Amino acid sequence: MIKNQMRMTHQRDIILRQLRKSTAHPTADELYEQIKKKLPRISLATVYRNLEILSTAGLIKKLEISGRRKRFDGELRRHHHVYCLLCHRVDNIDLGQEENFQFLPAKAGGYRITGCRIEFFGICPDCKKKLKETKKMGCKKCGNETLNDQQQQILKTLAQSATACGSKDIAAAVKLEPKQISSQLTTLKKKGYVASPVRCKYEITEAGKSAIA
Amino acid sequence: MIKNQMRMTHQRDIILRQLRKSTAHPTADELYEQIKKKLPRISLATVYRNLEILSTAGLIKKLEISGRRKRFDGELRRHHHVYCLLCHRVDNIDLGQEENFQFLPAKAGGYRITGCRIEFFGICPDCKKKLKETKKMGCKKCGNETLNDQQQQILKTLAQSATACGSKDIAAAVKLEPKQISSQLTTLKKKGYVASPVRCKYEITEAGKSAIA
DNA sequence: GTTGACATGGTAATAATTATCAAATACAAA
DNA sequence: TTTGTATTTGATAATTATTACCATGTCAAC
Repeated sequence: MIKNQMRMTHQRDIILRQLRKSTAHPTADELYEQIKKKLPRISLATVYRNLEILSTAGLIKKLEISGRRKRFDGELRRHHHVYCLLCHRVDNIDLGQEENFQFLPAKAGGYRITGCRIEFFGICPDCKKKLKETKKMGCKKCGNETLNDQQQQILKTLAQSATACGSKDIAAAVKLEPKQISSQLTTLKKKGYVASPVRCKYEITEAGKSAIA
Repeated sequence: MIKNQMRMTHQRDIILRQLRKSTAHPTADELYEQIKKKLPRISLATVYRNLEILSTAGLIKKLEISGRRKRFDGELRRHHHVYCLLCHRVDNIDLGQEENFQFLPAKAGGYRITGCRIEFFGICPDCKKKLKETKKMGCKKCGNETLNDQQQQILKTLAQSATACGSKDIAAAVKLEPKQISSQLTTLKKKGYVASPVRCKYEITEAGKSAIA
């Protein structure tokens, strides 16, 4: 809508193009990782700043989707989203015949309503597949002792490290959300497979080594 | 649903009761402020921890509402929300005849859908009123130079302070969101009414003093 | 009474985002 | 084309919201 007083710098242009290219609704950080390939010297702050400016200017949309991270969308036409409860990806969704249905509340409690968001959540195809595989693998008797993919990856990473690792170090090697890593580390610690010699630092135990042997 | 292995401690009980008492969908921090009046020694960590445990146990609901802060709800029956874009409050909303309408997408893109959330947004009654008052006050000619309520409050606070203040100091005196305070400080700085001698510290200028005189 | 699992308070750590500032850049006017 | 200046950038510090950690406390079962 309003493009006043906004210079179209090279960085800003690349960010806009990259966002329009896919329907993946990336976070600022994800977009930064993609754009670094083309502009290795770009700063994360520049990505954040421009996403804010572009959305204020109405050239992109800021999504207020489940989860604590902001996501952005290059598609301006009205549409809605599905959110995967397991891997946190966000996809577009087709509402079919309801698409043009103007949804309005009976009583708005005095609010001036300016918009409405319909958001579905569930489990995406990839995570469905992974769940199935996990079920296949786990035997019924020792199910609780079986390590999942993520846990095995983390243990293998720790096994290769000479010193105790922070969750950031592990995140660099294992492509997972930091939060998931922490949660898995806690589980592994309870099972006795990793130890935490210092706060927020983790290392593999002998039991852990034998678990991935 | 599952209350296994959860002790109903005094703190936990108070948190649950306090949450069930209102329909204000408080954040952990807001709830902490309320509960401190009854249990002055309670820790913020305890509030966070118990909200997590209570929602896992199914005794309360964690809301994934617009905004970066988690909100909690003591009402377990299915209902939807309105979110004020200006003051960020969240209220319940009545969907009327659509209440029992099971909303399902035509194509779920392979997702297994487990739920759907309908969220309205707009401007709450209080903010509508404030907007009206602001419009009344501002004269058309000098509109840009008029300071709004928030800005005046902030300037008065700074005028009373002997040293440069951080936004936290101001937040303690002026009951506003820290984000709004920073934003207003930036505006005030641009207008020359406040100066920033050190990063993140602000003090009133001579121009600022005359503006509130 | 002792034991052990769960809880608490206080605080450090973390993740995501925003603010700050010197240096670089875009762009309009000369 | 040059120049002046407001905007923008990259680097980094700060901030906010939340979670992790740990020593200490509580309570129920043996």
